[in-house]
Amino acid sequence: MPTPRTTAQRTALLDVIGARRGAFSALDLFDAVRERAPRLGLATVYRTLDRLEQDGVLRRLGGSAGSADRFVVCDPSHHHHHLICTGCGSVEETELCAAPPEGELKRRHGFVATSHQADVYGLCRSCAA
Amino acid sequence: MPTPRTTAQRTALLDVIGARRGAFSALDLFDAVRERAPRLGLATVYRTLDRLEQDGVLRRLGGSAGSADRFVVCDPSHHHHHLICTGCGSVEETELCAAPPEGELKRRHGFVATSHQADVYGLCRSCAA
DNA sequence: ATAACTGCAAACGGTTTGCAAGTCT
DNA sequence: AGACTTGCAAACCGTTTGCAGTTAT
Repeated sequence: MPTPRTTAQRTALLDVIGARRGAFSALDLFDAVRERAPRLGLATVYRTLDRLEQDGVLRRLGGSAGSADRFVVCDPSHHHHHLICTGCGSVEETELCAAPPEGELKRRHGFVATSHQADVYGLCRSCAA
Repeated sequence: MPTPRTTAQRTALLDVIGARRGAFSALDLFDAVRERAPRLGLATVYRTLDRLEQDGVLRRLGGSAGSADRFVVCDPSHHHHHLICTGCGSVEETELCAAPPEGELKRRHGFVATSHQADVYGLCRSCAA
């Protein structure tokens, strides 16, 4: 895994991603970055997103097949979950953990948990009004 | 929403689904049912799965785009979560639930939770050995 | 009779890939 | 120079849809 190179496309992508607050799809990103880099190809967006996901910078929120994957900027250094607003699609993080405790899972089910995905759906502050 | 009709295809599908223990994809189901109903179309499988999901009989475990959705037989009458084995693909249910208390979410994030989805990945009892 | 269901094939949307050309180091 | 990156277009995969024919009620 080589060190990423500093290309115009990569810079533009990182720039736009850094300015995002909520979740976005590859196409969202494509459209946004294209305004400043019209020749950007969609494939490059996907390749960059994959890489950022591997690096732990982004987290992929997989939806059902047929709908596009979405990504959120994600600090992997602390454990957190996502609050996904069904009204406006925004995503925020919370430190409150929504997963069954590992010890209890082991005891009652013999199940050794390695990771969990606990996303909470509902309405964010603005949409709740 | 009309009452479903009793057709040969539907019967065969329900039959195979009922005998399943773990999670399965539409294609898994298609292959299995085809052995007894060779003329079955894949579209019918999808249409039936959609319907069963709406009826709460199945739950769809969405993967990332590009990979197929999988389904599990699901009793919607009681709250539960899934323990998904990354070794053998089996899925079991647990009643253990540690969802963040709604009051806390409301207070700290202004977020009104309506539902949550907490799937835990890891190794089941047999695979852990 | 008629509303629902089916198979087929074609369309679809999102994502990935092969490749020749271009670019960072 | 040489490895990496890019754009483009075509391929890919799972899923959905239009439609004409069939079937349960």
